Amino acid sequence: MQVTIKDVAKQANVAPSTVSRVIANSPRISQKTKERVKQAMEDLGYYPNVHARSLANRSTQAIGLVMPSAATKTLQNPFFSEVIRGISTKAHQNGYSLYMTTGVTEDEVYEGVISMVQGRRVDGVVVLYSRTDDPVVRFLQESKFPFVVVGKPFSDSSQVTYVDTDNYLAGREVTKYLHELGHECIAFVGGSQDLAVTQERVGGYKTALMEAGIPINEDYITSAPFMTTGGADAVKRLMSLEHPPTAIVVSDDMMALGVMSTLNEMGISVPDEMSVVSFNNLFIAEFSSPPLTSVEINIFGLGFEATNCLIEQMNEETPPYGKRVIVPHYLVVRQSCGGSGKKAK
Amino acid sequence: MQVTIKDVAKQANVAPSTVSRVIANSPRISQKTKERVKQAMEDLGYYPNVHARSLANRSTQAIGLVMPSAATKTLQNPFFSEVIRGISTKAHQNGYSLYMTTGVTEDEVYEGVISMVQGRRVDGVVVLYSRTDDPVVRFLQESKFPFVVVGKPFSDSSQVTYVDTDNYLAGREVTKYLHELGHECIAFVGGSQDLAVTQERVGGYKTALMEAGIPINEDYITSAPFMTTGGADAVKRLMSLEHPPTAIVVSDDMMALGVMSTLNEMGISVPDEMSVVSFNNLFIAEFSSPPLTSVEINIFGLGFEATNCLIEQMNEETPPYGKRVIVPHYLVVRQSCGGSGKKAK
DNA sequence: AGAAGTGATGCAACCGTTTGCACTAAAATA
DNA sequence: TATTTTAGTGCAAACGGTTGCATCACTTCT
Repeated sequence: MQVTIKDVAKQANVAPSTVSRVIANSPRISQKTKERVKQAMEDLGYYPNVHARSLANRSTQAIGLVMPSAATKTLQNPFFSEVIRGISTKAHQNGYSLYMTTGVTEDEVYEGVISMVQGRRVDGVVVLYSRTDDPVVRFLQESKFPFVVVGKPFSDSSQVTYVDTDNYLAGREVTKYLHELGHECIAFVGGSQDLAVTQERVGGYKTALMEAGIPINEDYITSAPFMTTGGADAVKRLMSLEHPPTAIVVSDDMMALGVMSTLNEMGISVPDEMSVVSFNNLFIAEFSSPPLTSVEINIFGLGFEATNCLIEQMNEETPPYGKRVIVPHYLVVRQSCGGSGKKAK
Repeated sequence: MQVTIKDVAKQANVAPSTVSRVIANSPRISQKTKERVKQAMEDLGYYPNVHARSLANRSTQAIGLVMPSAATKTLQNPFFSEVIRGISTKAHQNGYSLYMTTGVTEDEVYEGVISMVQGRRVDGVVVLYSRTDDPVVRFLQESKFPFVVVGKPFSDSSQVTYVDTDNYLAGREVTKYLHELGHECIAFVGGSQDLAVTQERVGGYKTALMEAGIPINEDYITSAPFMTTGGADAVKRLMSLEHPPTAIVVSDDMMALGVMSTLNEMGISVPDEMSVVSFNNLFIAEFSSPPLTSVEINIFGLGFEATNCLIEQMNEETPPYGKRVIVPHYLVVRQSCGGSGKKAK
């Protein structure tokens, strides 16, 4: 059977409570005893039973991760590996470990979160997506459980702690960048409309156009769930317009790959005949042909900061306040954007 | 405070033990009582405390995931999202949840696994990489803890349960495929040498060459840790040979992207001047330019099957036996392989 | 010398479940 | 009718820790 605290106590000739205090490094135990107990732990290969500890403590040293439902193939986006890497780095630094529930449907995910929270399996939760009026977020809020959202939560964002990129600004900047290269006919290809990120980026895009005095052409704005067609439909539709665009802002690198692949099929050369700029700067951006100009949003940092906020929140007994962290971004210029689009005018 | 089993018991006018038996759906409780207790649970919003349960039970309903250390950027490979999706699907189906430890260094990972296992935090472990003489695997083996490896564990593979692709066969098949297209000068670009998968694939590659009566040219066989240069070095070296190859077998789609990008920079056209075939068939394979011919290895299935084996193993009290599951693969032909390399002869 | 203070440790209750066993009342048997 | 079964519940002891409080052996002060 397992080595328990009692075995250690016996071995070191002390009471179990003393061993417990040694583990907690209580100042009330003399140095000598500490040494002796530690030696005993070593000798017996003792590891504390986490469940017993959590039970007595009312604290698990674990953070829950809520992923989007596995049904949407969103999960395949390397974005997630990278946020998780950020989360796990910070978590590990502070002695927390990670706990995941997943589910195929949204209901399953929701149930998973509930039993994770109510079952006291975790001390706090990181929500890895942000959707309009999400039941998970609502539940967490109502039960006053510590949680942080990566990305901007839609409803009541003032009450929710979240870390995000300034997607509005980023959208505006890339559009401005294209305009400065000489483009006037700039299209936007985004992901699912009910994701906050899409709406923000498209918002920035529109603002930049307005600032440049370019009228907004709704035909230029498309959105499609990725992974089904990879944006192929969007591209085909854009190119069949009377005045096809000369540049495209794509909401995600993965999607940009699909877009470029479709353009390639159609015999349209990037960057000569079409400029493409996108977001996230996944490592594939560097290795695509041509390498993608993309906005580095520091996904790792997003996860890291989120966890940081969460840990802060868990350690305060004040009710969760709506903190907001914006992680800086910058444009990484590669070779997917062409000089001037003027000729297309 | 939390709603406990005692509260439910009081509400339903029964003893806590009865409630517990209702949860476990014991046949010893009358239908009437069950109804009443269930109603009480509902009314109070009761969720069992997982830690108390695990403590009494000696079973957590959780599976541990061991990832490669975060230091190696391996994690960024979408491979992992996909295995995890497979694992979590199967796990969820059987009421298990997932638990992750990670660490930056290998030692941290090792420590994480130990405290996960010794601390009884999980019932079993899935190891998501396979390396020569890995301390984690050795530890799990020695402590007779249920575990499964995704990929072929190196040492003592007869004693270890694992699920894998037949990488040897796959390597042989793709090489044969290239040869049948007319290529004679076929190079191999692999990942880190101490990964089993690299060795197997290169083994198959060599066999196929021998079968075709083509002498093995060691200059054609290169390996480089990905992510540093993305295989750029390897390509440059190959192309500077006296007789550069006309086709390349690349050990991974990610790397193939890097290879193609470098070729593109060098002005070498794929598939016209160089054929590229790779493994894993990640979804980016479809969206690269040109779309990659790649071996579909069913990564999801790998994770799913691994979890299946693990759950089997956990439910038997027989000591873990070395079961071996091979998940079938097949070649997905796209547009990265050119007709005949004969002209290069 | 006796009182008060101090530092180190032990005792025992508690955290929320599970489960072997004892118990009761009703049904079946002799 | 007395006795054995049987079905349905409850009691209480684990599971392996934590922690408030009591205890005890010394110092230190008056």
